[in-house]
Amino acid sequence: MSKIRVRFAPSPTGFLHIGGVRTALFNWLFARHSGGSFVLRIEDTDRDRSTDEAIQVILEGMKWTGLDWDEGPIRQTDRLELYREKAMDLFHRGLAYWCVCTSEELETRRKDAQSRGESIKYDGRCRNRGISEPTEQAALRFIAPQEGQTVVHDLIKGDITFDNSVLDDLIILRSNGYATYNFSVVVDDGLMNISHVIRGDDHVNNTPRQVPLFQALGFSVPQFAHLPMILGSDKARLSKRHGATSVLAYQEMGYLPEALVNYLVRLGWSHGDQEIFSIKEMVEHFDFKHVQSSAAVFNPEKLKWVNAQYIRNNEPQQVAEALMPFLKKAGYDETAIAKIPGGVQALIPPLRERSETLLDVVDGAAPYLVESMPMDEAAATKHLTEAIVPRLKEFADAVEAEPDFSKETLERLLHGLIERQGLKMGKVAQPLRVALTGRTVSPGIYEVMALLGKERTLQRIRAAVERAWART
RNA sequence: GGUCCCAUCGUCUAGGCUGGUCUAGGACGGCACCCUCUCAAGGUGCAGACACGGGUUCAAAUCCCGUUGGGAUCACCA
Repeated sequence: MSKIRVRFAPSPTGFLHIGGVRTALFNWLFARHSGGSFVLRIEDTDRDRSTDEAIQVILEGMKWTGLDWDEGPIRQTDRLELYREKAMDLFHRGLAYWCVCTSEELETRRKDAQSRGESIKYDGRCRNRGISEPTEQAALRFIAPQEGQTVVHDLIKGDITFDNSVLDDLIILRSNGYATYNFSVVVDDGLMNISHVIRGDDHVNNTPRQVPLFQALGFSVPQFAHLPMILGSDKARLSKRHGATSVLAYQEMGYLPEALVNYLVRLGWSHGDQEIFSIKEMVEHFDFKHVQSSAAVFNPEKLKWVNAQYIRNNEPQQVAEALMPFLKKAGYDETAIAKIPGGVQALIPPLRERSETLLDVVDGAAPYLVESMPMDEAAATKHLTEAIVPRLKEFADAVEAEPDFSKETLERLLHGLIERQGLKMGKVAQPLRVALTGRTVSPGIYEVMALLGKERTLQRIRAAVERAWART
């Protein structure tokens, strides 16, 4: 049994798509599971649409998601000469021929055939012309078998049988001398000894066209595994219309790479009822037997839930590290962060229970990172009433007089106040919350005070008291 | 239109290969209740699916055929 080698072969014509990441992930998982190699190949033979920038974005996306490759990135544009040689080799062996039909002619013939309700495949008119040295623009076509059947053994879908009569004599070298996709893929997969071609099932119909090419070129035919598509909520192929589809967009929205990967692995693959997988577990359990053969709808709500699981369960330090760039981006510098007793890490435990993304954490952290926070006017009017404000002042005085600022002490002081005044906890905690954070929603009131520190806690209560009195 | 693929709760899925243990399990989302200083988190519970029709069989979500529905693909794009 030869070594397992797989590849991910994106074309750099845009950003790295969610669907692409899932394909890359399954390749990566299979390679890691079986101790094989994962090759990254950039299919940039479409020189009009491929950009270096897009290549960088792909590499960045791969790095962010943690899908590391063993070989590459290999660019097809570095191998153009190779494809040409292989194509000419086929020609010299009589397995390919020059075709001088222009694309315009082909186009009109296709239309005619279609309007007559006939097959729109190439009619093969240049097949027997025996052009050995084309004097005009010519493309090289591969002589596809027309008899019998081609059976593709797919690890996910089982055997798929195609009648060879549907096969086209496909162009392997364009008239501009460059190889086409279907040809360069086969040459590369063959030369790179790819043992398993794992790709989206939009390639199923390409497979019977490629198999004879592998054979003609003298390569052994790899095994195939065609992954089901990822759909949008309307069951149409996932696209921009369905919201973000670029991986890096998810990074920006505050998703953790391990969460995205976890969500994606469950889109089309399962291991019993398990939902949350560490990378190690995924690698250990991954197999094609449990890959779904039907398409899956991308569900942003569940992705959020998975992300929340990781935010809540990762080490606080780890979450804090991931959070830092977001805080910087939101405009908080070291001095702002230094205001919090305990630093960034202290923010994580109280805030993460109420956050699904890192952006939520940043938002929740706002009141503790600034000198004076914006006040929700409606909340102030409702909660900072004349009746309660003296109680807040009383509480502040008590806190100030106490040298200790621990939760236990604060709890004792607040409960003392409540009992003396015959109040309910909610009657005091909510105004306190508004005074301290400017909002009606926050972590527990003692956690808020801990994040603020004694100094700012007193300051804010006093400011709120002043404000309320000034208003009357 | 040709060819190919697919079909379990709204969504992701378990089960299907090796029919009975499935009056179909889990998760997201929804709803209700509990907990509670707000919001969450957490806990408990509820609603919710084998596309349809034929077979095969003592027995079918599971096997076979057909229908319907969805998707992919038919380029000198990848």
